[in-house]
Amino acid sequence: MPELPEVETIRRGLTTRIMGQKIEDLEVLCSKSFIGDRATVVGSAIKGIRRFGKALVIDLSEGRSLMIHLRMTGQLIFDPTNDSRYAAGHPSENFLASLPNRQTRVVITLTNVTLFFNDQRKFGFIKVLPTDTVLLDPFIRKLAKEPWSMEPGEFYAKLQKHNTPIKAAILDQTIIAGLGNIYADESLFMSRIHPARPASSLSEEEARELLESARTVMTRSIESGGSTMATYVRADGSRGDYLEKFAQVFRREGQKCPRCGAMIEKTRVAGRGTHYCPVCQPAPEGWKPQ
DNA sequence: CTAGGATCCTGTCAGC
DNA sequence: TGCTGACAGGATCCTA
Repeated sequence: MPELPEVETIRRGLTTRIMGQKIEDLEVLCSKSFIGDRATVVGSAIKGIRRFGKALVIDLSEGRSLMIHLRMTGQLIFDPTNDSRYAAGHPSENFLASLPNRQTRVVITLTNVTLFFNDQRKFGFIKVLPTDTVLLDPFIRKLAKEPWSMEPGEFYAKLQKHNTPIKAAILDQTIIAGLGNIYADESLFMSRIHPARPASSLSEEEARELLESARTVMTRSIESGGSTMATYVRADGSRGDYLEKFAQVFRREGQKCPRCGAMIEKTRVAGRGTHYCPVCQPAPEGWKPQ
């Protein structure tokens, strides 16, 4: 579920808290959630934390790395008994009340803190990789540039090649990296583009605006510490607040469009729940809501 | 090669 | 209350 801003928020939180610490133990509670041999990383020290789109890579001593992808419902949470900020401010939802809990898949005991990998749906994973092969991992190898490093002309050229709905195109991590369902809807709303428009139908100007919108919504989100969902918490357990502060259409169906006052609608595009303003984002010819 | 749908899995919620 | 189906902030696999 976390998209680029959430993963970046976690990366920053982890960097200040676990750099240099040693993995004293690593317990796998769900075999599906951990790929590789745990014994090859126990005893290693944490040397760096990188992010590739929505994937996190923790580089260790002894030439190994842990690649983490949270997918829909993954979380990385600090042990509240060892982290003062967590104990002080975390919300009292059940899923945070006690750790480990039913959804805890991997427990990593570090020198000064315990890190829990929780994941309700088990789509996420932690994978051991030799550090020198991280860039060869299929997901990372195919990943496109992130919005800040992609040129508008390059983005436009890519969109020209696809007839899929623009929403499907920007969710495709090999076209542009980092957007998920929230930021896709928000970016399309900001640039007034209907999510069902064929990607190839966007003008060069529209592609430029969409790229700019993606940068804007995700930058804002990172600055506010990621977004809030029932299953998402920051690295220290506190909550992000993007949705309350900034989301204009996501999960706001039936409410007024903040730009024109029309009723925001929810439909299905590319198999995903999709929120948009039917007035600000005119539908393509012949399109009907599902 | 592209495009769309099914699929992995658990949990929640709306509707009967 | 109990059941059932839809759906969920992701990505891959399979099919046509």
